[in-house]
Amino acid sequence: MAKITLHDIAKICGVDISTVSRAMRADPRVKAATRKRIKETADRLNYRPNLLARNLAGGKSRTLWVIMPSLDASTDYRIVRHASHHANEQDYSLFAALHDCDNFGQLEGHSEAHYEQMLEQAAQGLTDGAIILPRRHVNDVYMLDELTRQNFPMVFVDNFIEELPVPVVTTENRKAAQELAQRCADAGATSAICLFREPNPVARTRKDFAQQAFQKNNIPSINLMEIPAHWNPDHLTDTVAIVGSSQFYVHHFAVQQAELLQGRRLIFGVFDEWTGEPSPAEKVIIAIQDCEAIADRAVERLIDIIEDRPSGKPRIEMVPIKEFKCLSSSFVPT
Amino acid sequence: MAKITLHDIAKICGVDISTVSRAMRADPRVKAATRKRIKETADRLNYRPNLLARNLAGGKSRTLWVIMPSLDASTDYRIVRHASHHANEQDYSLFAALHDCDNFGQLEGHSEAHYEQMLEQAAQGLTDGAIILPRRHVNDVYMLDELTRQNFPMVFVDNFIEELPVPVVTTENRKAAQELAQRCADAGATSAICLFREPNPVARTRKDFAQQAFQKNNIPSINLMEIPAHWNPDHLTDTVAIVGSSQFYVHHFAVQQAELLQGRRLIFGVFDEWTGEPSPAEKVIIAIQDCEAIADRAVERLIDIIEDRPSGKPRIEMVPIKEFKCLSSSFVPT
DNA sequence: TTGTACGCGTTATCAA
DNA sequence: TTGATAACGCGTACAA
Repeated sequence: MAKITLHDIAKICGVDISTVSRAMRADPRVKAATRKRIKETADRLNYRPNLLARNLAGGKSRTLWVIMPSLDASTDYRIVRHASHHANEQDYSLFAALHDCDNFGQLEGHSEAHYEQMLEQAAQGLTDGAIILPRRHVNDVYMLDELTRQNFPMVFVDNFIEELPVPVVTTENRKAAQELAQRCADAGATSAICLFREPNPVARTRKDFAQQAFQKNNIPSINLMEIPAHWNPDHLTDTVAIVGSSQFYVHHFAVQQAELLQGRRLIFGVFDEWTGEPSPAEKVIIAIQDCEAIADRAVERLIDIIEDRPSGKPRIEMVPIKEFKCLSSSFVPT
Repeated sequence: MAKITLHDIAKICGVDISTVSRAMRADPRVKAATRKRIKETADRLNYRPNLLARNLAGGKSRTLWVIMPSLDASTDYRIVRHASHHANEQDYSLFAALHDCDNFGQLEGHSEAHYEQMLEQAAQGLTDGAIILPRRHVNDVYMLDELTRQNFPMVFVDNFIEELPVPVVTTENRKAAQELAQRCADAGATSAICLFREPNPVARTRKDFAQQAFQKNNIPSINLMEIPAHWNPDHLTDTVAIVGSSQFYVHHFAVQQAELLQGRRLIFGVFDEWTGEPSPAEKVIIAIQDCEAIADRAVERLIDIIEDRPSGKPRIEMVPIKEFKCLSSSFVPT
């Protein structure tokens, strides 16, 4: 049994195809009796409208994409999740397209092609617009400037690319980084290591403002990803703060430098989440971004562009941090 | 500047639209000179084929979906990631559609509708087939049996629904659970708590075979999610294994029961991943599922169905565990 | 090697 | 209230 079309139903009901089309979409100008008859046979035959055809005729797909490198950070997932909900509320469907092309700068040609193909497809009518989470370890200008030139509806989320005139929704990273550092200071840290080295504007902002806050508290801080050869451990005091953008970086660094850090009191400061016990830190301070708000704003902004509504908002929209959490161990050390 | 179509190019080059169509797809039966001329003007005008139209004409979209409740488990993400790659290699594009509708059985009507709508759309031509990760806390039969009746191409991954005649790709959970328990025993556990209570066939299998392995080692075990009121802690020995499907369950349980577990040696056994330090456990044993293989097989299976190729495989395809890892602390307790 | 003509399944604009 | 017809943009037999 092949696919049922409007044509089939029209033939069976002895009416024109256009009448069926109207009946299916509850157009008021079709007699109640005929509508009922049509709906019933449609039901009986298990008719499903062909969205490809509908979209082609209408010139729109009412579909949004989130194009992103990966989903291993919880923020990424939470953004997709809320964006999906919010899109649905406005009768759009949202899909996540992963290109897996941000492995710390080590691109395989394969993924790169994958990414390019996605952007191509986006511009070819499969979606009305896209939320873009740019790569964090590579500058995406060359990938994306063609789309911007075509005026393809896009919004950057979380991270962004300064060179492109595309709207951005992100966190108020200056205040967030300041407060994260301040809370580490308040918790007793007397020296600090920052791990903000990714080549993107968000990491740079966080680094600058975290270090500024540490400085205000007379806490010596350095920004690095690994200990340099000529490192002098005297810079570290007995209570050291380690702050970074994610648990991954901070935990990884701590494990690498276990020997150096052993015996000192540690305070970790991270963004978004900490899974498991705070160990080896005494406490972990977590700046939780407001992914719900970010996602909602991004979707609204994108739909405004698609539907050609002017939004009087600034190009870069900043969302305050949702909350700070402090995690201590539930277990007394034995 | 509106969208460029084949029509525009044809008019400019003074040829028929069908010639342009052929030239664009490198059809050999078009003179090199004309092809070059056409390609050049296409380039110059920044022509992009309209995929909606192409798909409608062809009756296929060469698009796959992964329909899933969420992405917070690392397996989910790894599956999407590899499935996406593997689909690309066969010239399909893959998208993740999240319905966020598996919150421990507490469904909001909102999400439920979201989910239903996705399945609708899948059946309406937007995709050629779907990889389904069924909900783990709710039986999905009523959602999915209509699609199966329509012979919509689907494959279940990881989890599945016994009642539906849909191909399944999952882990060899019997052996995996047995070995996980065995390794906990080898590590010195003398009593055990299992946390496999989700209403799905995978959790049930894991429970049965983990408990069986404990029993073989004369280790008393119980299966629960929370301590019952009349619980007798004497069942617990000084070294207790806690095994479950994810870090979330195991860590959550341990924190809840910190008082009870305090002072005992703990060994955790989980599937897929453990983030952060093993604390409060002495060691964590991790059964890592082979998501790459699972994803690849699922994609192949799905494409076989779509392209109507018979695959002589059993309905339920089981993939062995990738590896077992054992995690101990990098830090000496102070 | 190129052009003609029709189909894909819908929607929309007329006219009846 | 309904029907005829032309888009939507592309693919493809078939004819030239």
